[in-house]
Amino acid sequence: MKPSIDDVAEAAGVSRTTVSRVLNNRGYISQKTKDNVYKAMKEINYIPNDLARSLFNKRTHIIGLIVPKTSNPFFGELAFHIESICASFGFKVLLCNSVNRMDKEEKYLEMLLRNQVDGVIVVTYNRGIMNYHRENFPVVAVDHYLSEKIPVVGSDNYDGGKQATELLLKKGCRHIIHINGPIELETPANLRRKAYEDIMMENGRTPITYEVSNTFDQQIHRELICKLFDEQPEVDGIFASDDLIAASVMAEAKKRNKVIPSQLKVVGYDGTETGQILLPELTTIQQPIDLIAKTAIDILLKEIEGEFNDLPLETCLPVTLIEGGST
Amino acid sequence: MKPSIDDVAEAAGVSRTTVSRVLNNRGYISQKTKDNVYKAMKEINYIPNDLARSLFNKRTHIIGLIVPKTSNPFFGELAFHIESICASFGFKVLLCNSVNRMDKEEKYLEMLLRNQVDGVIVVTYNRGIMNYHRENFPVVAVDHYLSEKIPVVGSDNYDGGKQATELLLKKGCRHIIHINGPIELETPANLRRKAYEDIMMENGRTPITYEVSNTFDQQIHRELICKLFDEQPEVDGIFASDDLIAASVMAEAKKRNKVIPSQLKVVGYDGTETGQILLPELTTIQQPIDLIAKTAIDILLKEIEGEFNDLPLETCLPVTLIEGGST
DNA sequence: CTGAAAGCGCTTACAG
DNA sequence: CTGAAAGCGCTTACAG
Repeated sequence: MKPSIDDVAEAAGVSRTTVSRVLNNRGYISQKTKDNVYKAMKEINYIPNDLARSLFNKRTHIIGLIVPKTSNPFFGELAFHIESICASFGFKVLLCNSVNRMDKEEKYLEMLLRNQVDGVIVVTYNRGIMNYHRENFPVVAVDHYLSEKIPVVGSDNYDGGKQATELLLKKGCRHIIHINGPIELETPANLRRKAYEDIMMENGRTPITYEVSNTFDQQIHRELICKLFDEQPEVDGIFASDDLIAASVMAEAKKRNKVIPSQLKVVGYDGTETGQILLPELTTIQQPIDLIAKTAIDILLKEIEGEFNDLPLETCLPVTLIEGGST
Repeated sequence: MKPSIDDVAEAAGVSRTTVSRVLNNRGYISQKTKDNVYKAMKEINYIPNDLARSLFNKRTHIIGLIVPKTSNPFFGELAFHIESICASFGFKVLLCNSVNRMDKEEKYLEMLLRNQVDGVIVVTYNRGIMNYHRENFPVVAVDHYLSEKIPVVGSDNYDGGKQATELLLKKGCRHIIHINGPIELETPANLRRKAYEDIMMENGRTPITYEVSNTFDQQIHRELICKLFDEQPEVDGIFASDDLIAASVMAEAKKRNKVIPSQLKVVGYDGTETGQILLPELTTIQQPIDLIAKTAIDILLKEIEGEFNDLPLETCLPVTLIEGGST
């Protein structure tokens, strides 16, 4: 059996209350007792049971993180930063990959509540998750509106879409097409599309957006891209709403012998570390993933401290245009 | 306050024992009582506290996962599969990013033990982690030897290295250089290097390996690659031990106006989904990440069930050569 | 078929 | 400065 606090108490010849005190460094204890207790803990190889502590304290110092999937470089990087920052605050992370499926999101959320997490950071596309939302349960959403009361942290999608579109225009593109996710999802990413449409109109062009599903099915993405090329023979600029799609666009363009950037210019979105290494030639709008993580955690920690007023309901972090050879 | 089992009992007019029974579906209970209890749970919006259950059961159904960082596509994908498969077995995952730092690995491991995880899957480069290892505590290592008793799951690194080297030879490369991690780390990945060296020798060539640190510092990788090109002007084939390094090699080659594949052929390693999408032209050795995850979990679950004998101490899963335009 | 009691491993008033 | 007692929210023998 694992040694318990009583075993330590016995070994040190004190009461379990005293052991608990030195463990938590609370109250007055003589140095001698302290030393004895520490020695006993070492000797019997004692490791405190955080389950029991949490049960009493009603604080687990665990947060739940729901992302679509960490294999996607954006979410993988976000998960990395969120976990790292949490660790620096003494918080732990229960990881959940929802694959954008609402049924999974709901199950995960219930699981997290059963495990008494102190809060949840959620990157999800489905509002259904709100069924479980309780008044004053700490939740922060990344890049997606969940409800009126849940703070959202994201980057300046409108500015990103604007910069991307303006760059393509500036570079002389005449037929610029946009690829984005389903518009029904109420995500700030819709602002990328909005910006694209606004800028196009301002410049007397007709905006055309192709919608890809959010199923992570590469085959479907490829088919959509083929359709785009087939239907839009004059296309000379594409602004894709993420780098993976942009990469697929570039691959398909190569197949069709369209030379990048002379015949076709491509701009992606996200600018992850991995994207920068694997596809440095792609021009992209970089999101400040570390800042998004930091901000989301700051807000979540405030909620956990019970501060539900004065929360910034929407935080918009700056994006950076990174020009590569694809434009 | 959150409703407890006693609140349910009161609402349903039964004892807390009975509520517990319907919750766990154990023992005989009349259908009528069951219905009453379920109704009461719905009414007061009851969510069982898994902390309390775990405290009693001495089982949390949580496993710890220590990876270097999920922002790396290989580990991000591994984390995704591990978490997904765990979820299908009713297990949850506490995520830890060690950034390959031994001090963090140790802290994380202690944290996991305090949280009473049922087991740990660890992808780490440091044997120090074994300081905390207790007899019969469930641990599985991925791709790295931790101790004689800890099962390791990985892919066939020797075969991967062999296939990569043989391909470059077959394609006519005369000066093939290998890039790998520090040899001190006792990882099965050393076998990639061993295979490269063996095949080179068999073919009367002199193997030359450049070692990169495992610090995730891109700048250091770039510098090493520059050094390689400077020192090895005749190089016409490079086998890199992961796809990110291979990508950096290709980028540097481009800068130096070395045409791929005619003047330089490059083979990477890992073959992640993300790599396939962002850099499909890279020839690579693909690891079966989903299978690695599945196998590691199978073994871990056996350990959790107390089966520590007859464990496969080393599992070697098959790799696949994926030929792209870089060779 | 159902309930009262003890206990999982902790912490914190309350006394002394 | 230290300890006995109660309790966090559950589950499981043990009785009936």
